[in-house]
Amino acid sequence: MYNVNMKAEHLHRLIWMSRPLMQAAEACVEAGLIGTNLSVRMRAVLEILDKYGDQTVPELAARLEIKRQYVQIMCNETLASGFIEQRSNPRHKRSPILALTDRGSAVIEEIISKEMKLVEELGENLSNEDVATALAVVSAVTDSLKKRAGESE
Amino acid sequence: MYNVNMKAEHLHRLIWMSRPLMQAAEACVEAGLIGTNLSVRMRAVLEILDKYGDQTVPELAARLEIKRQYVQIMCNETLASGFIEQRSNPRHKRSPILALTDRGSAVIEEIISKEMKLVEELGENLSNEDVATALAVVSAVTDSLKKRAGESE
DNA sequence: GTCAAAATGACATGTATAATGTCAACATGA
DNA sequence: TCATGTTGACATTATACATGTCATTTTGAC
Repeated sequence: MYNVNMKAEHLHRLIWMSRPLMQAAEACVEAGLIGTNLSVRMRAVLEILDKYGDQTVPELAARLEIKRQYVQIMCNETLASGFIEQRSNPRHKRSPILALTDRGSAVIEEIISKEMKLVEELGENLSNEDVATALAVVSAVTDSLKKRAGESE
Repeated sequence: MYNVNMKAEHLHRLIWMSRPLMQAAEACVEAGLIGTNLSVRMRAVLEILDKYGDQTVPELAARLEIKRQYVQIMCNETLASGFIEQRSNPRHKRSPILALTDRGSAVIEEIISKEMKLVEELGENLSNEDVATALAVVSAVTDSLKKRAGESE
């Protein structure tokens, strides 16, 4: 039927827009980081710490959905740059809690607010409902795809 | 203002859904390739050839927006597996035209049709208009982001 | 037709992001 | 205390590209 194929085609295009969208978004983030001495992955560490509070490397890894061994590297880098620091962990002596330093806190909050302003500007030509609809559709599609991919492993 | 922030927040979430969406989509493609002796990048070569017809490596590279040197590798792999073959190019003796073999043609068309069926299933719970809206929003956001990132380079 | 410039394939090397594997130190709980 | 789990550190591998260079061949301007 005409409408069915049209819908599938739109959906197909929507799914494969995800890559250009991601690349464009990442390029913007990267551009916003120039002059801060931050890398994209250091920014990711700071963002989680700012959003969810102080935590250990394994906790960060779980939230980022990246293997802890790699997150460890990201965090060591960030530690070396002085944006975060280690605090002793009462719950585990070998796993210090990572916390933002004043400098790290200031840097990440400035970056996030700059990014948020950019997002607001992006939304200027879009209606509230359309954005909400888009988010709902993309979320639903992502969930379905995740379920599919999960089944066959 | 309430609505403004809400919209920005939704938009922010929408933008950063792109990564999970992409990963889920790629995982599905990969899962669908099991048993075909095809890799994801070989599939990409076959798809372009099937969609846009026989062409040379540099033409493929332009369409994939990947550097020709890497596309060359992808194509050589695909050639070695017998899914495509070289035909002499009347326009350029050193640049053979790549064409699907019967086997390659059969394989890619089966895969594409399987994938399309999956997309149609994904769309079952979504309305025509919502999908169209989502595509329009995502396209608009991607374009804006691309423009931003482009400016600062 | 000649000759410089562009296109092409082949190859080598570099980079970013991440997964995987392993080990030893330490912590925890039965 | 002893088995088991957690953590950090380190090494290796994989993927997906980009970049650079070279020789050949083709093309286009004259």
